[in-house]
Amino acid sequence: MSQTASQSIEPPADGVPPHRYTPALAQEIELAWQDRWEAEGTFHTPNPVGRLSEGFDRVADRPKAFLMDMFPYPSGAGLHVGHPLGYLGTDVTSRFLRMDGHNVLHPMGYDAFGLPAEQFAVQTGQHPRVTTEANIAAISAQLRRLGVDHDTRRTFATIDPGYYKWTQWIFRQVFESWFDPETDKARPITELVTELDAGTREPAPGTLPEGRSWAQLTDVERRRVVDAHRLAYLHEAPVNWCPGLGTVLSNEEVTADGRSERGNFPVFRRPLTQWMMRITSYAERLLTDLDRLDWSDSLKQMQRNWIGRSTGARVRFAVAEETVEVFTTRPDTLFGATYLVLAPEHPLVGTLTAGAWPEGTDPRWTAGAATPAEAVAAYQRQASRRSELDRQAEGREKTGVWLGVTARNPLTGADLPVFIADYVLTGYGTGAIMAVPGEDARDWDFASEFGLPVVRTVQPPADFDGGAYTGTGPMINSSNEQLSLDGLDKVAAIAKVTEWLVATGAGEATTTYKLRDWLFSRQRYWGEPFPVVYAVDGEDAGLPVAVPESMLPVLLPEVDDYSPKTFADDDADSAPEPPLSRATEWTTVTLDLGDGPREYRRETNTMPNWAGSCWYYLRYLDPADDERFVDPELEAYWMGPRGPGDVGGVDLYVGGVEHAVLHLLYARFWHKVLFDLGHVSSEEPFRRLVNQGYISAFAYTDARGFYVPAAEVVEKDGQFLYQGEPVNREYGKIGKSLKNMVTPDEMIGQYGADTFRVYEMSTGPLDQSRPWETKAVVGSQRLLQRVWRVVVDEETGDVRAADVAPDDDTSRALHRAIEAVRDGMTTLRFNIAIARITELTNHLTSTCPPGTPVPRSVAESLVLLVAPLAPHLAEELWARLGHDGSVAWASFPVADPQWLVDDTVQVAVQVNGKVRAQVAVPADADAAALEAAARADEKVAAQLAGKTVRRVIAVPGRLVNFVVA
RNA sequence: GCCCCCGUAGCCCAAUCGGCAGAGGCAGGCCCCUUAAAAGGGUCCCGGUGUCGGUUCGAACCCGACCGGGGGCACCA
Repeated sequence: MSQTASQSIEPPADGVPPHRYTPALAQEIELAWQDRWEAEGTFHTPNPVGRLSEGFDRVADRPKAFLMDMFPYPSGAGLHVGHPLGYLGTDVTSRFLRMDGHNVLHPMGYDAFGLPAEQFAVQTGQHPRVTTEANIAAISAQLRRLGVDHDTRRTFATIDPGYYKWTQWIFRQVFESWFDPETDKARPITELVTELDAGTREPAPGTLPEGRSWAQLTDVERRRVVDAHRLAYLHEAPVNWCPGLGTVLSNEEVTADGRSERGNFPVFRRPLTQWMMRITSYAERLLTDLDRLDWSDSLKQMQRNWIGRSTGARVRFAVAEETVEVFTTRPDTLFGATYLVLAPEHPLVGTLTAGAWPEGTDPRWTAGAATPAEAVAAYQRQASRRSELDRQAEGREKTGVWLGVTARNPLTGADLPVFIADYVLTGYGTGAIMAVPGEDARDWDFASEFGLPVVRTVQPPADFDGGAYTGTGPMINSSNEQLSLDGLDKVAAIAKVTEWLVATGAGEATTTYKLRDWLFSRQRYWGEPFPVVYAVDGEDAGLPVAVPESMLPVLLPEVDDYSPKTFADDDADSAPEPPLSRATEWTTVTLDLGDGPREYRRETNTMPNWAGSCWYYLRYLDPADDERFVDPELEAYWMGPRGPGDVGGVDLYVGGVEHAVLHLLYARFWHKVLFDLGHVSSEEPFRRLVNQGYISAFAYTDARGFYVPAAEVVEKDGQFLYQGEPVNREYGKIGKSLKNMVTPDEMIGQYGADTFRVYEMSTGPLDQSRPWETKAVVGSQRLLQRVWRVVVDEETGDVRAADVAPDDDTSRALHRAIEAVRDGMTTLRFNIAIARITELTNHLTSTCPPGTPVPRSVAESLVLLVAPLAPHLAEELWARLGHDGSVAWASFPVADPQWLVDDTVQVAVQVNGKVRAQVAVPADADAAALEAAARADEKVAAQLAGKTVRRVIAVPGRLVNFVVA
């Protein structure tokens, strides 16, 4: 039965036709259809198997399409008009693909662990779950009012124990794995133990106690060796400690100026034992697989930069009894290396430091200290206490101290003083460099400061004005009895010196990455607890043990105080203290993990909020599955590769570019681990990714520089006035602080959701940023009114569609619109789709004036074309046209090619590139026919008279160009 | 400093393979409807594609340099 929604509505104001599509009618229609969609489960997507498989036979022969938005963090601030842009983009695509014969999965969820809810809880004493759930309800209502087609049965939040149970389960998988460099993939840790026991594999370098073999180790010692191989491991290292937030942060969460991405507090380097994830093992795969993804170039570039692959060589220098290994991208400049620099935290610093300064040591090298040890200790202390911010503020002036020892340059035999300096970073390369001041600007600065020699090994151009020369040129000063690089270019010199390094055992070619392992511990309450305990007593005390799968989830305990201990922003000496450590009855637990009941201490850190977003796309496939994190059959159906070599993954993922090196890198990493372990069939989580643009808005300041309410500013003769006074216009983010907030609720109240949707989609391609302009929304309202008027008589309310054949012009207009709308939908350029719909509507408005019938086939096609964009209006019109089912499941029109070509076309005739005439020719006219038709035109003939035609270019269907002398 | 993206009408944006610069919307002018206003309908207006040079029969599109805007990275050896 057809249901229509307009019966109960108030009559419109005087003079307005009684059946006009007014905002009030739009509201009525929208609310009615939203209720009906929910009641009928219109957007329930059937799975091929399992709990959600009812109705699958209806879609079994359809190709699948899995579309997603980056799920929102349910903040209390609510949505402004910028937020829905991406959600609407996936919604329009989802509705289009469903109508075009796909089985479409378009779910939504909530990323609900995280700082703001916890900070709010600290202020109010209310449990973060309470505020978070209230915010989720509010956003969910806003989304429903927009008319999006989410399958709400699949909605969940990352704070649901039924979800974070599996987040913990995945952590276990990562913990119980190691990365096998030979196969370049993750494998179960049990296989490592088997190979070590069998002697078929050696432990990774640096993991064995000095001078011992695996066979000689005790069980506890072996545990430590194995733990050092895990993909999730405890590690003591300098970390980003943020006293203002009371937690440590990952590198990705620290901004370039050394502050926290959230809250903008200073961050300090501080050694701490923390959970790390070995993402660096995947650096190469994360890099090369970018080429297999349908992502924007800029986003791929950002990930490439972050991974930061560089190729070069490792070179070993003898220093006293020790060997210092450096990394360099310029091994060709080895003849120019005049000193070495280690990072202040380099492990060999203590061993290498000499007992006393030699006679006559340059005072600049000692920092005024009596002994090298004192100088080193003071410098290390200073380096560790300085925040990244301080380092920037000091203008990168080079500082450092000499260790009192020298290394030997393997090529020149020269003695190279060995320094520590904070311009060399621990954790990148080997944490040590050979300094070549002639060809490196930083080394040049340091050498100038410390009076160190400079040897140029690349010939600078004649007009070079000094300093480090980093350009190209022939090698100079680079030969001895063993090796000559002189005259070679950079590439040849690198090849030759690398060969020599390998031959003499002094080094080898290598690759390094800027990417660091992922710091995975947070000292917060509102996050997933680690499924990890530590034995309290016994030889294995303090070693981590994963909580068995059967004991998951490890529930977040209730506590009285949610706050982490925070400190003064600049208190570099403070140390983190997790809130869970105060939940004493929770932290200590007696468990039987196979060797009888023992007392254990729980891990009291929590996971970063990226954990929940690392795999949520998989959980949409069945969020209620209590047996496994995802059913492999569902994963294969929705995510699996389409063929050999295909990476698989979500078919369209839309979200903000701000996650380029956070969420998007972490999720790829986890997905690859799950792939290696055989839990998923897809190699990548997100096949196609689009960053939606941002919506900004104008803001206005008065003479004092204060923001005034943007909504009350009027434009007059190019001037902007607020209460009669001129104001200054700026362009910026939408928000309360700029007093330019506009909410979707206001726009929906004023125009209806369909108008709001069409407006947002009409202002540009999805990935383009654009300004918000409230006064322009009326254009979309007018379009929908005209669409309505084409189908419904405004005076009588009768449907105007009649079974008459459209004329040829109308058929051409229709089929061209269909073709263009399909193209716009596929390429996410909804602005073009809307423009073509507008053209078709305008055509129908003028050819079928009020009171005349509209060809039914055309009216129905128009309704189908607008259905993805303005779904409520389309449902209403579809029903009034006599259809029972939802238009969401009707077939999207297909253009008939016969109407896409004209019988005759107008082609331009150019003479020497200037258009001189238009001639009409049959559409299929070939070049010769075109030329003949052009020559037959009088204007052309006049232009050509008395001239020599040297060349004729005729492009069928386009133009003819005569090139004359 | 290095890398990436983008400059078309007052504004937002189109333009298939290099082929007549203009689809759509906003704003503005005029007309119709209307007692009037609003709403609605119709119609018109405005730029030669940031600048300079090159390739080409032909350039918004390709190449080079520059200018302007946005973004990413940055003591990464």
